[in-house]
Amino acid sequence: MSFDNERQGASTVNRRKATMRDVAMLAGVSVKTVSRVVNDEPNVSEAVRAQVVSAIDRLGFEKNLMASSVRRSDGRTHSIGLLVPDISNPHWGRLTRKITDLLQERRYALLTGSNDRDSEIEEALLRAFTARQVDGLIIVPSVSETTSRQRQLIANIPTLYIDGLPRTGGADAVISDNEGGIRQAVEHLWKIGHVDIAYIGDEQFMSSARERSHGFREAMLERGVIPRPDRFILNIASQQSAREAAASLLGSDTPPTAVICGNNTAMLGVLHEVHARGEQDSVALIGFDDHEMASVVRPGITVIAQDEVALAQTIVDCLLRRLDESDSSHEGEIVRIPVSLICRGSGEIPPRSQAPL
Amino acid sequence: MSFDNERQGASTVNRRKATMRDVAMLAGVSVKTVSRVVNDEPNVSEAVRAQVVSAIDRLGFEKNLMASSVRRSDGRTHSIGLLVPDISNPHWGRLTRKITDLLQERRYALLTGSNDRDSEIEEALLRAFTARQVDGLIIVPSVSETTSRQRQLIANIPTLYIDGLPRTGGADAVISDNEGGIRQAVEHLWKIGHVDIAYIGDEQFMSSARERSHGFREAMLERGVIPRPDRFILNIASQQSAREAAASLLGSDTPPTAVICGNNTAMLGVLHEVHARGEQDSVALIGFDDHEMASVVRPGITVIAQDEVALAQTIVDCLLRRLDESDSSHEGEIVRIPVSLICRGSGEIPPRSQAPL
DNA sequence: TTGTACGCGTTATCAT
DNA sequence: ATGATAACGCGTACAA
Repeated sequence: MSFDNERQGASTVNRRKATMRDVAMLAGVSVKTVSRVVNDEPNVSEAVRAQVVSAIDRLGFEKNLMASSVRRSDGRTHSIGLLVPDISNPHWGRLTRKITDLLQERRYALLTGSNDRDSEIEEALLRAFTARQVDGLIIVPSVSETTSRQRQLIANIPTLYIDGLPRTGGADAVISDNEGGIRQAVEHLWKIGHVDIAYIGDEQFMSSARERSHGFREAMLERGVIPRPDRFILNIASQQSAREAAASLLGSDTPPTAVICGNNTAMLGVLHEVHARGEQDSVALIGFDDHEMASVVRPGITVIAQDEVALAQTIVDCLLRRLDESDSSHEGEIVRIPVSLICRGSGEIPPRSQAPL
Repeated sequence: MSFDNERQGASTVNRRKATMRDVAMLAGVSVKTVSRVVNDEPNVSEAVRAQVVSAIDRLGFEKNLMASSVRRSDGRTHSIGLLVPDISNPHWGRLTRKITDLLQERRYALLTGSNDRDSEIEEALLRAFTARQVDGLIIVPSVSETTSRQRQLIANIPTLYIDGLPRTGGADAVISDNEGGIRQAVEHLWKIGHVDIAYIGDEQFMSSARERSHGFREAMLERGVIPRPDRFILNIASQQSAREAAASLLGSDTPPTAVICGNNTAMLGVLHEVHARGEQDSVALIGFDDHEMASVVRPGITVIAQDEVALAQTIVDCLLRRLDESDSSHEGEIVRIPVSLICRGSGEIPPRSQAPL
């Protein structure tokens, strides 16, 4: 016959996590006292505190934040949900990195997801976040909140919108100066003689894309140019379609002398086509969002760069400030972060001398 | 005078989240029955189920996964922690994206963090994950588990190592065929006549970096070449230092005819220097890890590409399989994922014809 | 098939 | 300053 209970628990295996009760027993105090020490509450004598701290160390105790959340009156988990279009896009990757780091300093953990501009994926992710009781949300509103369902999901959660305007009133938003950036780009090209400038922009359901295309249109109109439809290409969502748009532009009898791209994906598509045609030194190009390789290619790529450090800092500040507020009678605040033009060559190519008719 | 209590609660604001109790009351059943419906347990009549589902819908009820975790015998939260060196590095960004998507399909949420190869940050992140009761961990072991403290932290959590060998026995790992990849690169260059090949590799405390540099050394030795120290540059951790190493290589009297880079950061640094010197068509270059712009620059960059789709799929499969196992008497399993050489031009540049002395 | 009683690890309340 | 007790929202065990 064999022993019904094999020797277990003798080694370090199978040792369940220590709880406040374990700590309390070892330290010879009540659970509440342990709780006080763990949460840095007052009214604990130094002697007892030391005793408890020692027990915590010996047992390797760690507070179960989930149990804490269940009991707390505010239900806080010290977790934040971050929802971006695509974390593998360099811009969102860098921003995510900076936001995580800043939140980590304040002991917040980050739940992340990419919605891929798909409403169903987005709803599933929001559901995953809310079911885990996140304290706050950072959302890029692409297709979000089109349904009342989604609005209801996050109704009671402090939400900060980034890169786009909230559809709901009363919410905060941190957004780059999209219109100003494109205006800078147009002005930059205009100064060196470009008149026939094309714009390739993203899907217009995103407010950031609308602001950028609007900036282009306005800047051109102010200079007396009414952008022709074939110079104002919108709703380009992939690198491939951007490349096709560029091919059509550059392959025409009267190609534009400069192209402005509304995001980094479009820029890559256009760049690909420009280099394939060997026209990298004859057509001016300005992209939106910086890129690791922007200074490696020849010529270097001139871009309108978002200030990712300022964005991340502002995003975290705004969200945490909102979390600290008890009242929700707060007016939605929209913070604009300036962008900057980084000149590397591709945007400084002069227009081809136009032979008079 | 104004009303002390403004109208509130009349609209959707201020309505706390519905609990199972609320659902139970509305449906006229017990809490346990609601629990059964929510968790798809058997033994609920269709009529009652429909009644409960309707109540859930009306109240917008969502299960509190944290409370669930506290009560469950296995403590599961359906959350996974992912720890990579730097999520803003394109390789890790893409891998994170794919892992998130696959886990999301199985209703798992992902907590993410970048350790930046810093042991303290890593410990803080592990602490953040374990305090939130993650069911499993996916870790890139750079400096991890150097302390017994860290080992203890994750002692009872199913952990899958990626990109590097676990220091602990019994753990699973999913790793690219690093050595084979570099061997392929050497063979590729050798075939077109390169003999003087340099290697620029990452910090050697990472097993993946060691495997790559080992692959280079062995492949060269097998071909009768003992790599000179100035052709075998290791512990390059930044783009800048990679560029400096390249400058030193290419600026010498007898520059190598080909360079292999051990990761994409080093590749960017080398590429920068090569293009700045205008030698992009005279020195062969092969990178490790693919890059968005690898096909945009001229010549296109030949790379040893990791199979990120297979990696992500295998990682998720392995981890979930391990989570499903009740016993922990499992031998550590190491899965190798093949890599592939993608030829785009830079790796197909022949050696400069060497003038005989 | 359905419900009751209890407990998870923690915090809130009120006592001492 | 410290502790006893209840409660959070839910799952488990078992009774009905």
